[in-house]
Amino acid sequence: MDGQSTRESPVSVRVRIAPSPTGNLHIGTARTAIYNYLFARHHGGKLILRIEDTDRERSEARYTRSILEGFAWLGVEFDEGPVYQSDRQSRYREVVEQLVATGHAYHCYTSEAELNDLRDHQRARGLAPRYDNRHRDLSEADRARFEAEGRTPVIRFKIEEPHEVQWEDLVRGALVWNTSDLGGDMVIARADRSPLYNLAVVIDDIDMAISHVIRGEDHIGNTPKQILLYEALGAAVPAFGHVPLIFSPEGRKLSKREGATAVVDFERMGYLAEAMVNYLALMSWAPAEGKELFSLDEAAASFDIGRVSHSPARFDWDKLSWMNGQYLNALPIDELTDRLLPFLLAAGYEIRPQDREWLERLAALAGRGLSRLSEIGGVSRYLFSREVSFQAEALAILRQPNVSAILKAFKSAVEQLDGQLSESFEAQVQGASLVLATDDSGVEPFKRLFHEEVAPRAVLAKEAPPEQLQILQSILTALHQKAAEQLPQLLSTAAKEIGLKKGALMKPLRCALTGDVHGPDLVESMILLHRRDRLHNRLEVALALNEPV
RNA sequence: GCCCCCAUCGUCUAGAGGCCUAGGACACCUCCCUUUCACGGAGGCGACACCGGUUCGAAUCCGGUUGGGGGUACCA
Repeated sequence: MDGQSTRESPVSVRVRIAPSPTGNLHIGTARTAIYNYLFARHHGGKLILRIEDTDRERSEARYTRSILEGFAWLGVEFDEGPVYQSDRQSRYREVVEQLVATGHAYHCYTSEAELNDLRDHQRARGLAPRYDNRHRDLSEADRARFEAEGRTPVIRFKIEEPHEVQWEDLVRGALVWNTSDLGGDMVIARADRSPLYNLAVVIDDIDMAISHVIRGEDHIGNTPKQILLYEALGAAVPAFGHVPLIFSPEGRKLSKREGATAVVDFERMGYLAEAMVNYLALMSWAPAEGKELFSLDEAAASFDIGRVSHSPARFDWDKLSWMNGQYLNALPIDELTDRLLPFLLAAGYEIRPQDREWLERLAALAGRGLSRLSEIGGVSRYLFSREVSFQAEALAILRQPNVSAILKAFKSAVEQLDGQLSESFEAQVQGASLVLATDDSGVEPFKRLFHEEVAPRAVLAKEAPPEQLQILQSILTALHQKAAEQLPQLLSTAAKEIGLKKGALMKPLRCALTGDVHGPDLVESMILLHRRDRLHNRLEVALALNEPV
């Protein structure tokens, strides 16, 4: 309960996160890392990354990379490391020899078959499976005999029992473990002298001067074994804190079967790192102030490991999405645009460098109110696609008899506007004596520039003086602005012409222009569509739909 | 089987004996805002697993039951 107050010691805080590279960075590992990070920052200590790659069968370099990238994306920074266990083999061997020399460990020749046999018998009698320490006090003669048989020994660490091991857990309070429940003398090194997990961890934590071991609840049972090892090695025992696990929405252990469990999966799905770390931290911990939305820095200021929950939290997609939406909406437009860009590209949309301003408008229009970045592809499809795909509901509306007049009125208003813009463009080009390129495509410069959004440079002749580019650009900007101002007016103009209220035009126009009855703001959508020359064509298509068959 | 951990609305949690008629957030429902959707705003629904102690008084302390989870390796 009072883990924080009783544990404040003058030693400098050094914590670590020690993933094994047998898969992509798991969100459970990420969450533990976040708590370590917050703890370190709160106490002005250091966070160290250690890669536990002693299991050579399952460890892969690409996973190490993925873990590093995952942490970098989340914003969990390390002060030291990564330290690789695979680089420390000789050190482990040295300690194994030391443990044998000091009588804390011994050679065990028991074969796998003998062990299985032993455990089968124990299980049959309803006993806990355990090693019976049969080779703890082997005579030289016995050893020689086993060696002659060709047996290669593992190293076992002596566990005295009965005896109570206790520690004040940083999150759970006082915990006691009887050594009789530890399964007998434990193997600390394989026949080839490579260390097993519990030994390697302890040696590393001692050598790295780790002061607080904060890890998942699944390690509670390892703690007494490790404390015994610390004592045998004459090292100071660090403080331990066991944080709860993350469960799937169904309340089971979060496994790969549940779908997304790796940090990269969430990145691909369009969650923001800020939202991810916030949500992960909040799953089993809440600041005393009760605040729910916070950055890692803010959390570090008030983090208290004693306030970490004792029970596992279920992963809640709804809450994550809500939180992601909160962060998404708080993003400045240019940053939102940057983050949306990869997802727009992933959706297969053509994006050119000169589209930046248009994209920022798109981000402001359709990027707000999303809960995931990846949704942008779907909600903005109508702005990119050449053809609109009509929803049944939209189709039904477009087939109503009165919409023809609406579409026609709006179409002619747009045509009028285009005429004005074009004229204005011609006049300004002449006025500024711009030297335009000879038109090989047959498309007039205004249209290429305004509707096709080609780079202004492409419209100017090669021999045009360089300052003309700027002039052309400012002409273009002014035209864009004028169009953006005029388009909303067009709605009223068209409405007046056919004697309807402006609101009555909205739904049919939305259906014609977007193919859907719902969607982002229609007026702004019109501006974006107009720039890409999608207005005319869509109105014509919709009109054709309205014709009686 | 054995050992250990855990237990407040559907979910995440606040709560460290009277402040609790149990607070907040997500989700859900209603209404408002609005050309639609979303956002936003205002409400609503909704929990102390059970049983027994301790106490003047228990969501809070103790014991048991039940339920969930973890561990039980020459994996980490």
